[in-house]
Order: sequence, then structure tokens, then C-alpha cells
Amino acid sequence: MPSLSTAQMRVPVVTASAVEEFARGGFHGTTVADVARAARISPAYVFKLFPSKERLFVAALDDCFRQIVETLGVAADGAAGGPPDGILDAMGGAYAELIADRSLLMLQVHAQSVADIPEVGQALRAGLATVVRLAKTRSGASDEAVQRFVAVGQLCHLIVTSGIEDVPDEWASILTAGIRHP
Amino acid sequence: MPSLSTAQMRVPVVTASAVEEFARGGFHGTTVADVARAARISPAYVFKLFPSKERLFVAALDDCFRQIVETLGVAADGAAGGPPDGILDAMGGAYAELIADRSLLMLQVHAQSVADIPEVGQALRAGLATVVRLAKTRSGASDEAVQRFVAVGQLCHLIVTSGIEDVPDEWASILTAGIRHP
DNA sequence: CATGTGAGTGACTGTACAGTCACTGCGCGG
DNA sequence: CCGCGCAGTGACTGTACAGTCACTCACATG
Repeated sequence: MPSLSTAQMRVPVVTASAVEEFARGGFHGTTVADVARAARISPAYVFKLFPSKERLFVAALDDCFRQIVETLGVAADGAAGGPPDGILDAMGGAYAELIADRSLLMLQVHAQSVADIPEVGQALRAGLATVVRLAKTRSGASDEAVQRFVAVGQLCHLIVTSGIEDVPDEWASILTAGIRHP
Repeated sequence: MPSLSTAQMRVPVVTASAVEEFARGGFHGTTVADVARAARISPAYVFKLFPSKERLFVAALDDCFRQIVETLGVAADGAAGGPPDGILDAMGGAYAELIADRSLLMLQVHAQSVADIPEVGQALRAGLATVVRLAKTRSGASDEAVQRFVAVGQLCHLIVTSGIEDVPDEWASILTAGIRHP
């Protein structure tokens, strides 16, 4: 065993496992035992670190948006000084790269699916608000461009979840045209 | 009791109940008993009409896309002869009206969430293919316009699922600008 | 060594759900 | 009037899961 760990140090590890596992199975399709196994601890201890399955899911979702915001911020820094649409484009590229492993993307989709759980809906709106505000203020682009930015992101989610990335048909290529998927 | 009914006549009724119930709770959050109750039959009989919960869900999803395609087709008929973007616009308006009750919208989101179930992913792709092909051939619009049409639809799903329709903040109005929600 | 504290768990409970099966009642042809 | 087939169900099974609780163990301090 590499090093000691207090409960506070365990929390981020468990949260990371929760992101991974909930991304795989969604809220109802993932058990607390799944997360516990991925984090190499007992299910009982998960409930010592998080008061309920809902709160665990929310922690995962918060972490998901935290990563996204951080990545978008770095991309905005890199393109700062350029034209607004260039900055948005850089952010879009960074986002595409970030969600290449599908976890952060799937977690968002699963969150939409259980957004009627109040705490989840709240966390979803909070994350979305941060992203939209970030895109707007850091790029300085028009409202329409920011809206399009988010819409394309959602299209991206659809492409990945429905697995049409490698469908060779005409209709599929209409949807995937110009969308980055590394 | 109004009229007699054979098993074949029950199927569409149960399917309609399945749309409603699965739209409410998603695949894992809805029990077969929920659907049975909504359809006023016993859970056991649902399994006589559908071989498994998965197949029941797929039947609901197919019905969802059937309604969408039908609605979009009628809208395209109504706007036929006009400019391509006008036809797409008419289809968009009809879609917005159709999903006003949220059932068909939520069911699609839930389907994305469990698209890793092979039968569900398949049904999702099939429905999507039909919609895209319909939008393209009936409107005659450019590939980019059709892609934008779908992207806006997905943005619409995000707006509804995350419940930002009546969030008064700046960021929310950026996302909802110009989107029809009756 | 005695003892206190917090990390971590095994074992349990109550509940809920997918799917099954033997059964009932009814309409209809003979 | 009889019996056959089909609509429809009650009751059951096995399993799985969220959450709890009493417990152990490692360590630190006096």
C-alpha cells in the first residue's frame, strides 16, 4: 500500500470511481456496490463518505462539470486575443478531446435522464450555467454563437450515445459532418 | 366495459402506456408493474404480450418515432412548395408542438441513456435514420441545414430535461432564445 | 500497557422487481 | 350441454439492492 489516507482523501477517489461507474450504467443501472468495488472499498464505507446514492451521483456530476469548466478555461486561455468565434472553436475542440473517453459525456446524458430528482436537476443546471457563462464571457461571442456552441455539443452527445460515429450511411454522415471525434 | 379485445388489440394500448410510463421513469426507473397498472392489466399479462422488459421498451420507442415521423410528414405536406428552410421550419414547429407534453421527448432521452442495450441502440438509430432522411428528402434543404435542425432539436431536449424553461437568468435565456416552447 | 479514536468492514434487513406457472372463467363450435 | 382454446390473473421465486449496525483493527497518546 503506497500511502496512508484519511476519509477526506478518500472522497475524491470515490468520486472519480463514481464518475466512471455511473457513466457506464447510469443512476438506476449502477449500484453503490459497483462504485465501492471500483474504489476498492466496501459498500458500507461509501455510505460513511456520502449520505445517499443521490448525493454520490451529484458529487460525480459536479466533478464532471468541474473538469469540463477547467478544460474549457484552459482552451480559452490558449486562444485569447483571437476572434470570438475562434475562441469558441478552441473550446469546442478541447471539449471534443475531453469527452473522447465517453465518461463525462455519458454522465451528462444519464443526468438528463434523472434530472427530475431535485438534487440532480439542480446540479445539472448549475453546471450548465457555469459552462454557458464561461463560454460567453471568455469568448465574447454573440448569444447566437454561444447557443450554437451548446447545440453542437448536444448533437455530439447524440452522435456518441447512439453510436452512429461509424455508421457509413448517408443520414449518419449528415449528422456527423464537421464534428470532431478523435 | 365498452368493447371486447383480443390480445392483438391490447398491444397498442399497452405500448401507449409504456411510452407514458417509461417517459416518466426511464428504463431502469420504471417497473413492468407500472406499465401494467397504467394499461389496467396484470403484470403477468404484459409478459404474454411482450417477451421481456427490453422488448417492451423498444416497442414504446418505436411508437415514439412513429408519431414523430408522422407529425413531421404532415408538417412537410403543409409547407410543400415553399423554400427548403421554410419546410424545415414547419417541421421544427410541428415537432415543438408534438413534444409539448414531454413524453416523447423524455423517452428519447431515456433511450439515449440505455442505448448500450443492443436492441435499444438499434431502435434509436433506426428512428433517427428515418427522421433525418425524412427531413432531408421532404425539405430538400442542405445537409448543413438538416444537421442544424437535429442539433436544435437536441438543444430543445436539454432545455426541457434540465428545466431551464423558466429560469430567468441570463445564461438560460441564451440557450432558450428563439426556441419554441408552447 | 491501557485506552480512546477514527478507518473500514461483514453481515444483516426489508423491500422491490423480472419473470414464471398453474390456474380460472368465458365465448364458441359441435 | 360439453369441451376446447384463449384472455387474463394470483401467487410465487429467486435475486439484487439501498441502507444500517455492531464490530474489528491500527494507531496514537499518556
